Amino acid sequence: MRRIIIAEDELAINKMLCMNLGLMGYETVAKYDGQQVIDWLNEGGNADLALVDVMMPKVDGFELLEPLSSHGIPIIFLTARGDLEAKLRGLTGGAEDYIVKPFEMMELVVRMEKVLERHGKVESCIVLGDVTIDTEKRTVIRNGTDLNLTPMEFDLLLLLAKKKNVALSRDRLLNEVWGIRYEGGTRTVDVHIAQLRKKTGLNIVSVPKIGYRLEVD
Amino acid sequence: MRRIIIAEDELAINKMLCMNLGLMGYETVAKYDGQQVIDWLNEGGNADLALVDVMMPKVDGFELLEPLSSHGIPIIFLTARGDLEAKLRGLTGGAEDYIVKPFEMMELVVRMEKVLERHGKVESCIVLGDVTIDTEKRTVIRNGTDLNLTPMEFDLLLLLAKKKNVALSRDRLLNEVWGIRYEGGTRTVDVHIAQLRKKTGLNIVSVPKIGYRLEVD
DNA sequence: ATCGCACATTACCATTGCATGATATAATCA
DNA sequence: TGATTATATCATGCAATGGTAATGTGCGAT
Repeated sequence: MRRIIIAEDELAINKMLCMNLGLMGYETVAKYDGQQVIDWLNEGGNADLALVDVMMPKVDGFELLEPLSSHGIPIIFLTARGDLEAKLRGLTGGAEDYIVKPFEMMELVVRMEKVLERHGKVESCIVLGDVTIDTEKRTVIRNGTDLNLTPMEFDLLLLLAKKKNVALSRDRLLNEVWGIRYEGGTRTVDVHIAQLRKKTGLNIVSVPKIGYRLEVD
Repeated sequence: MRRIIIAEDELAINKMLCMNLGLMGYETVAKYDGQQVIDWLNEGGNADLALVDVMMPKVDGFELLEPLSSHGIPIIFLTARGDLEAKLRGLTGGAEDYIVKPFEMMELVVRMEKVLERHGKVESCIVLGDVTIDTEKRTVIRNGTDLNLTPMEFDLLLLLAKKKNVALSRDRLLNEVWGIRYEGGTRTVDVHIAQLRKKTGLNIVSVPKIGYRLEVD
């Protein structure tokens, strides 16, 4: 889950942002002036992205450019309509983007996703105890060594991991991993599950008459 | 000097853009509808950035997303005020940015510079261990000597390098480097990968059933 | 025309992945 | 408990896959 810090002094807008982003699966941290952001950074606060109002009491948005950037947190500025100077100063100063108030929520989200993507903050690893699945590299690591899963094994594990602690029927597994309607017996799944158990040591529990479930935590 | 292609059917705006950008040291190519852009691409036209009006006769701006992207040309859309749908569709479809008409020239330039910077059209070296890729000179150096990669080898390595440590499928490679559809029977990619391995000594790992991954660090 | 180069395609081989069959073990229920 | 079914494990052969060398093709320069 991505954490977003919101620096905005207008209570209504701040609340609105928190609520909407919360609903969309982001974790939000609300701050109401620049000083609060600085303090929060000094206390070890961290985030994947900052939404920063330019006009704020005490410490304004521009003064957050440097501290946020040095913590590796990309910034999207919220500016008033027509404030060209603010846009220019923000963009040349290192902000990733800006958006003009009032803005559409959907547009903000699209821009946020773009920025997060650029900064490689999109989650590409699934961690299951001492086993880590890297979905980008398509590798599975345990104790620092590559488990060398075969393509089927990898896809199968990935599906189980995405739906961890949920029982998945053999048919479902066959459909999603093997793709099309698969005529062969469902025993094929069993064999691959056995391989996964041996290679990963994960607790893949069999659910009688149904299929399998990857048990974690 | 960076070349900008301008796709805009309103003659006045097109001229204004060409003139202003020309004064600021960009080389400009003016086109007045989407079809002209397609033709120009097919004739081998190239640019560092495209400014594209969404609303154009014959072929509209959205239809230029794919052809321009596959040529590695980033896009900034010019949209009418308040056309949210256009903004969203453009951004999610791969455009780098958009700007709302009427816009300030200075703001446009700042955004253009950001996009150019992101795309490494300014700074131009990618370092992978003892191998250095110079994207401007289109050369690859190891131990001070030029490896003399062929154009295709260079493009392939560049893509792998931009997405290092990410598994790239064969069809993706074919699409982005060759610009063609994967027909399933071709092993062209494999041959070029073999050449790259031999010439560069880089750790290009094969990801079974998927494609390849350039492993670095 | 000839040569050289970039690139595509093909063929061959070693290797690996995987479906299947046989058999063993565990679970379930009369 | 024994009968029956479901699951686990092992073993095997075929097919798919990727590496690589050889061959074919188009093109521009000499």
